[in-house]
Amino acid sequence: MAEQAQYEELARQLSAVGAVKRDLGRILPHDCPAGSAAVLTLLGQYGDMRMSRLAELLAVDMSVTSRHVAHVADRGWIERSPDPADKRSRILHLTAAGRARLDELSRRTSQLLADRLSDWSDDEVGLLIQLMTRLRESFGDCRVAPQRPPHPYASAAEGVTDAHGVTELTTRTPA
Amino acid sequence: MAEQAQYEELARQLSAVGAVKRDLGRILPHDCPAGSAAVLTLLGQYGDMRMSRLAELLAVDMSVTSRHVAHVADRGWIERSPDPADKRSRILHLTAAGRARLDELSRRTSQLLADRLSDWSDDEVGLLIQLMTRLRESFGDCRVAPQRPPHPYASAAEGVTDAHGVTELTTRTPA
DNA sequence: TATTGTTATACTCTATAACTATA
DNA sequence: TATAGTTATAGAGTATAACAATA
Repeated sequence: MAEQAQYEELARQLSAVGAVKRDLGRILPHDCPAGSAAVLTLLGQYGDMRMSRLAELLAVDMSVTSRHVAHVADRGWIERSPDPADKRSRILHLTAAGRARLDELSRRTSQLLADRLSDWSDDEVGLLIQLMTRLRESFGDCRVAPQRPPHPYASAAEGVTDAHGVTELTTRTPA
Repeated sequence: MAEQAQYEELARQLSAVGAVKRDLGRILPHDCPAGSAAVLTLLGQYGDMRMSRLAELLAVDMSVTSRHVAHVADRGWIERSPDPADKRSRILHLTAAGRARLDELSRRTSQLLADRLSDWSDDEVGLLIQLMTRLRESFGDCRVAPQRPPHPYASAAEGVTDAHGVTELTTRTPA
């Protein structure tokens, strides 16, 4: 349990980290804004998934996800296939072009971070990653929730856990 | 020097921390969005300053700063006095109402963080703050640059260091 | 001429609400 | 009825460019 002053300081740091994010955003290709990059990154990391799952991973409303997905689909970076198990759903997966785009993004981002963080040790970077992961976990972010063995497009959901191994969370943003 | 995979993971964490920031944003009063809160917080932390200095601290373009400042000034939370040393400049300072607003913001934010981070130790929170501070420093954020003893509204600037003890940086966003 | 600050404009991201198609 | 996804609309944040006032 930390002190009040520490919480205020942490809030300031969270506000200020936006400047770092904007720096990273400035090196993105003009046709691939941050929202598109996030979609490609998550599909590359977790593999094919439905819209609702992606919305959970992005931690934004489904309507926002739909827009981002439409953008990358329009550019041929992903495909939206019908889900045979549920005709309302669509399965998203990276195309070869999308994979190439993602590789390019990763290259640019890593290069910038390698430049800016040249005096950081491997352990220091790892520690920051670990603490940020735990921070998101403490805020209930599903991206860091325990993952069950992947069963993509599994047959039936049981109880409160859906077919993709993720405890059901709303994809509509809380008021 | 860290590995490529670590940089990619750090980039993902930076992208994902937006969800935490949005959670914090949801508890702000309706008439005090995040931009206004940042202005109040920085004025509370650093004291009176000019627009250009605030733009540096916010790490956003001066035009953005101008809008945020106008918002909080319209609500009487800050005052903009003419700078006797430079008639182009304006000195910003918190009013009593602004101080009260800031106290309210701090209270709400700390309360949410205390709730979410109830199982974090003081040292863990401190470590995260420390690493995030260094991250911003590595990206050249002036907020974490060494501060010289405060000489508000000092007479003359010398060399490339301005009257407020901060090495001159552009307040126009880099292309 | 250069700098401080303001304003107009445009773009991205996000949320709410209404809608459809399906379950 | 409830859920998956789309679209329209609105609001916040930011950047660029043009501008006025002053240095």
